[in-house]
Amino acid sequence: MVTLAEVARHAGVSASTVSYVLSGKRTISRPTRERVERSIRELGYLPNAGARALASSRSNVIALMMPLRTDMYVPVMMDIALAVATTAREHEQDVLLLTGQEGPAAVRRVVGSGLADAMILMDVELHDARLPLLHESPRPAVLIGLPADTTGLTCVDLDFAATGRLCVEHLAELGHREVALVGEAAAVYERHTGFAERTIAGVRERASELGVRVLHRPCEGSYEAMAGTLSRILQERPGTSGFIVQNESVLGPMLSLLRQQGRAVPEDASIVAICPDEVATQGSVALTSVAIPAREMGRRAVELVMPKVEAAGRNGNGRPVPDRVELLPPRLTVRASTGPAPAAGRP
Amino acid sequence: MVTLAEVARHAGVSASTVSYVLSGKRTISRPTRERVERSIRELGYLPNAGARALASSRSNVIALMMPLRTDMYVPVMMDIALAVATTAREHEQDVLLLTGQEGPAAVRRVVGSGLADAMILMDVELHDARLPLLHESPRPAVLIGLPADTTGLTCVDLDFAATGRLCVEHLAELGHREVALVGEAAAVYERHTGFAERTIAGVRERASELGVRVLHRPCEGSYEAMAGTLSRILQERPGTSGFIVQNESVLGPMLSLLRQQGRAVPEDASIVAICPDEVATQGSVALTSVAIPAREMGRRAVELVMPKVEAAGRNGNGRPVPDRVELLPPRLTVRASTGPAPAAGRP
DNA sequence: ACCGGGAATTGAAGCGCTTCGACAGATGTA
DNA sequence: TACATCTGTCGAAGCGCTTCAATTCCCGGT
Repeated sequence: MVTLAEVARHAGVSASTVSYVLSGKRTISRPTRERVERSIRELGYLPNAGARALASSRSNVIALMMPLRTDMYVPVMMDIALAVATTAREHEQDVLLLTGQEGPAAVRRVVGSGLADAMILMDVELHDARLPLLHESPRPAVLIGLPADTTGLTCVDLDFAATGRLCVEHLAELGHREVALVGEAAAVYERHTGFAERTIAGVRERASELGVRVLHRPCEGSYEAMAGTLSRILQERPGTSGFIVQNESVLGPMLSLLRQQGRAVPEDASIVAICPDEVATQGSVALTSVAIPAREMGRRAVELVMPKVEAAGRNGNGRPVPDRVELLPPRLTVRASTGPAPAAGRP
Repeated sequence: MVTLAEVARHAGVSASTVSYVLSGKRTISRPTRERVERSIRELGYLPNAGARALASSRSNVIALMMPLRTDMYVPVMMDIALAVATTAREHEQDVLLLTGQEGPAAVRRVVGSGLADAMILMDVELHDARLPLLHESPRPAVLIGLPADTTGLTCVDLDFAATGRLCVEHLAELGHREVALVGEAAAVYERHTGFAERTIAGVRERASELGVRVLHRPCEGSYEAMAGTLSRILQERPGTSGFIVQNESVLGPMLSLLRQQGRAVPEDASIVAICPDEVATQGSVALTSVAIPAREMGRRAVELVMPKVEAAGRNGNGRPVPDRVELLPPRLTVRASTGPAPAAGRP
């Protein structure tokens, strides 16, 4: 492997000069800079990551902690991860992939060893076990998702409460008075994952303001589960004409089931999905939906964490970047799955 | 941050002794070892990754290069990635996430900078642009997927040719004489992704041996695309009674469509899917399928690469670990979507 | 002709760890 | 008793880079 010293010799300058050419932290005269750059190119020099990390106490790596479980939103997780990786590269950072498996220990390990300069955590629970460590940690972190208490934390997420409200509003405007929220798998609620609970809260809040009745039912991601959930909903509330579906994997089954039962979409039943746009448009009916801005979330997470890394990097003398919670506003796209409530459903 | 030297002082030994306790590369007497371990615990010492990498020229990081595109098998990719991460941790390694975005340059960068000790590449094309670099590279690599020429490469993949054969065999045994292969999106074939082409080859080969007629049609991942593909297949070959489906995202639409057209599964049409088991079991009909062993692939990739890393690490004096191509044998699980061919389809 | 000051460059001191050779002391061998 | 062997520990060199303080050089001002 070519080293800095070899480049310096080849270019006829000192090692520090090469270093400054690379980092741009000091002015280097044009001719010298060009000579050094030429040597770098000719020798195919690449700086050694370990040495750089040791000398500068910056690894230029961001750790991304993903959930190991795959009971929800797999494509969303994937999109977030890829967006994080892509955006990180735009900031000359690499991404270290951690799984939830190791839990808080992973945070400690990565932070303590200087393997990464910062962390991005996904799948945050309301009372996440990793939070105490983050508070003590000297390294910046950004959460994708919202815990119960966000003081001292920087977070990005879709505004799921607003999302819930928006869905209800849309249905209410169309005249629906009885709405069912088909939620995530029960396990998701049992873990107290914030987004699921915030969605319910938003739905309930706006519904009560608008005089809409709401029934919330969790639902596993299979055809049978959906069949059961649907029949139970309709049994309990036969007048239900609007559905808000948060578990993307039952959208297909749901459409099949409604069709089988002779309920036309949107004539007899309207559906608003909370899912990525690709999912909304690839079924037999293009679904009215609130998009989950996965890429945006991944991107913002990196963009929020970078200034903190840089502030911490200047031997801590850059004053700290303030924490903030960034809730992305939901956007509802009307497609073919929502329409006026059937006459029977009206007063 | 606590350093090795501080641990040494605290334990009343030299730095090298602490280092040897940590690595186990020299014998340390029991009392000394315990004293050091205690100091490590009490001080909460974590070795600095950069310093370690610099001194040992081992980063204990494996780079995983994922495709950026998401036009196929997203959950499979995700499972592979998570399995890689999990298995890597069992070997005390971390995983660096790279996207296909940067292409071959990423390989160069990571390998050249010593950021990672080894690479695992996913989504390998038949004539992958990254291969030449791998051949020159001093660092070991494992491919998940098969390029056209595997000399000097270590690869893991499902044996898709055997998978194709197995699907045909199963349908042929049930008496089906006309079979359609519903393939991946056209773009996948245009990229010359090995697995898709190998599946076709396997299907064709066994079909011709068994006197089964095969029609292969690519299919995008949407309901409309599936509708079009299905009607074209049935128009061209009205006698088609068996379907092999490789694009997992059209399985739902396909079942809906067949039902709509009054074709019962499996009475009128049999379906063999090539997809993860979770997908096969969560639709309205449990599908006979060949599983894509995503986790296994991720796990094996790590297990194949580790010995190479270790051999390379012993300052290259461990003799090189031989390359090998590991094709995982397909397993077909019979579920509810395949049955005897309808009478009309028989001689 | 002299000096102050900025611009460009360099030397040297680490960053925290691994590892090699050396060494003291205990143990075995003749 | 003298010598070779092991075992357990240590000192010091060095991995490749960053960065600070110091140095050189050149310029304009007086």
